Amino acid sequence: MMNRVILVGRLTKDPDLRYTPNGVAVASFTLAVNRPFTNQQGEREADFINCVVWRRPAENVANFLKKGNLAGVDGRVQTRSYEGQDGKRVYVTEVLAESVQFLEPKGQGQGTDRGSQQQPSRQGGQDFPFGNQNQRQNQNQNQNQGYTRVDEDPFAGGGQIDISDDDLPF
Amino acid sequence: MMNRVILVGRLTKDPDLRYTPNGVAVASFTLAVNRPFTNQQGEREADFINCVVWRRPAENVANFLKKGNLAGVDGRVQTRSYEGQDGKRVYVTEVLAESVQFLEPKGQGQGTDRGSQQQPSRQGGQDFPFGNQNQRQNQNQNQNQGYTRVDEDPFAGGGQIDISDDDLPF
Amino acid sequence: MMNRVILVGRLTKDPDLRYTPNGVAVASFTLAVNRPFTNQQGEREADFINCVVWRRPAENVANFLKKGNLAGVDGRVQTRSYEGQDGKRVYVTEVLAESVQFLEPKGQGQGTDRGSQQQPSRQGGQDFPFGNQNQRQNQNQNQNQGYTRVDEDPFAGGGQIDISDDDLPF
Amino acid sequence: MMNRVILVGRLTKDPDLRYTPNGVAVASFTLAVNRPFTNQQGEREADFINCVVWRRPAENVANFLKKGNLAGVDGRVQTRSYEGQDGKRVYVTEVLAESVQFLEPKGQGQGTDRGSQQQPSRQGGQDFPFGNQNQRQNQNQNQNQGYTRVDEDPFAGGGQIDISDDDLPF
DNA sequence: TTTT
DNA sequence: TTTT
Repeated sequence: MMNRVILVGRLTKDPDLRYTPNGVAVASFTLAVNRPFTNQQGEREADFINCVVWRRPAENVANFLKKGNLAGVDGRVQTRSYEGQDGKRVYVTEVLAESVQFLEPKGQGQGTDRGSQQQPSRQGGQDFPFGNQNQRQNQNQNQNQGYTRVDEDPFAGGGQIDISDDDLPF
Repeated sequence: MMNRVILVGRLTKDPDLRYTPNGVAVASFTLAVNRPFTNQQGEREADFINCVVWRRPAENVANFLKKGNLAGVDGRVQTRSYEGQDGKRVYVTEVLAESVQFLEPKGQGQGTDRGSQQQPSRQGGQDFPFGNQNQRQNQNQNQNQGYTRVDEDPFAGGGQIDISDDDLPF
Repeated sequence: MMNRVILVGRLTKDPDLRYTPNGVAVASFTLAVNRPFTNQQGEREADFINCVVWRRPAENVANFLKKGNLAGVDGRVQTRSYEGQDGKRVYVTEVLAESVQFLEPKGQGQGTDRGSQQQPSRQGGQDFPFGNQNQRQNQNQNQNQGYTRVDEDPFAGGGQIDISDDDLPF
Repeated sequence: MMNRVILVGRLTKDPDLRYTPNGVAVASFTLAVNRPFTNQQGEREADFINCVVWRRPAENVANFLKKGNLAGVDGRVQTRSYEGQDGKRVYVTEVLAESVQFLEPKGQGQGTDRGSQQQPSRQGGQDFPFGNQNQRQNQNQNQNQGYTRVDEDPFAGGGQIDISDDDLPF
């Protein structure tokens, strides 16, 4: 059983950061990835791929990626389902990002080249691009007082209870 | 812009083979890929990932893969949308398989280890596991008299015009 | 910066398990991966790709994979260099396996389908295929009394100090 | 059998473009890919991964990528061997790039975002970023009068007959 | 609507 | 509901 996805594309919007009831950060965003060929009308199309990222990388994504930025994702394809507004089951296929790379050049915007890894190095390796990460985490704790609960589909918009702590991938 | 997916999992059903109005083969199947971790209830879950494959590999898949067989897919994540039965747009994320590997051991069932590539080798390399491929192609032409037109979502079942020749990825 | 490799192939030999001076397990093995096309003589060739895996998955690999077994690797390409026997620098490119999948069917040999992950699930998820893992780890501790030090190229055979604890990737 | 590599990194030098005796273009270059973790001294290391690309994308690489440029590679791990200068066999592991993405922003340098694909689209899709590709190919034919023969290791420098037409992957 |  |  193997499941690996790698994407490089541009954010269609600013990422959406939320918190589960337990205060765990989840960011969702859509990557527009241009196809390597043209269609029968000679136009270059794109795939619009929904991505989800959890915990600290979620906050990095929210802080450093903006609409139009080039980003890379290394992750897994994930499927889940939830009760739609009309009572029927909605099936979702999306990419669970395990790491997100910021590919926007340093100068332009607040992008960074260092990216963001789900799992920091054993030696306490620092993947947050700059500043004091503990301090940031405290800030986030505080933010959590007023977090947005993740109780609807981060992509579908209007909906129902969707991502909860049970969707935590690890 | 990069877009690459690799999956190894088991078919949840026999593959579904159809032909476009122009006689191009499309097979669709779902791969159950077990997750590498257990959920909060200690259960091992799976992702059920819809895959599509075109042309000759589609026919190989239909001929050699059965429900429960282990298969590998190398392809791209693809999104498309179609008009749902209730008139609203349905968004689909699936894997476009560029090659499919048959990972079931030779003896058991009609599996093969050689797999199936979208693009044959320049030297006329033979990727169809055995027999005469031209003969097979003729057979398929004949089959086309009674093909199933691809005018509904190969996964959703009931629906509307969905995959057509316009969805041909190359 | 992204670096991802996925391989499915067969072990050319039984894996080689060693321990660093600090008692960390490293297994190395070579995967023969058949090419998807034939060469100009119409023969199907293979790539012989050296892989390294650390810690518990290394022990799983050593215990469950044998020459000829089909296995999948998800990892990174890694380069390193060491002083050759003739005093000149030898450059090595190999695959650092982050997870190894056992794709041999259950019955035949001692293979398992569950595979082996570098990073167990947060909930204490169990990736060792059967038996008591703590017990196993104790056994390994004991084995360490007589471990093979990793002080030569695990692939080249004859050589010099090569992998040490400094090569530990995380 | 599956074999897939995806890399994003920076060229350590300008690419090296050569032609086989039959006039087929081959470019080789090395990608420095920073590791996502720091070593035991707290330093961030990189892997230096040799890549080879054939035919038209080889020429695109040579024309549009320069030392320090960010590029993405989608390809396969390939091993080969050749007779070393001292008569012994040298084993090489490298990445055969099937497509190369130019990730340097448009303005800065002559980079392009469109990248370079080994296999153009069925509809005669245009992957060369601008200008007339047929004209370019004619130019290359002319260039071939004075091509550099590929008869030594494109990475090792000093050596022996190495890449020939026989190494053409498809 | 899910596989072993 | 899409990016450059």
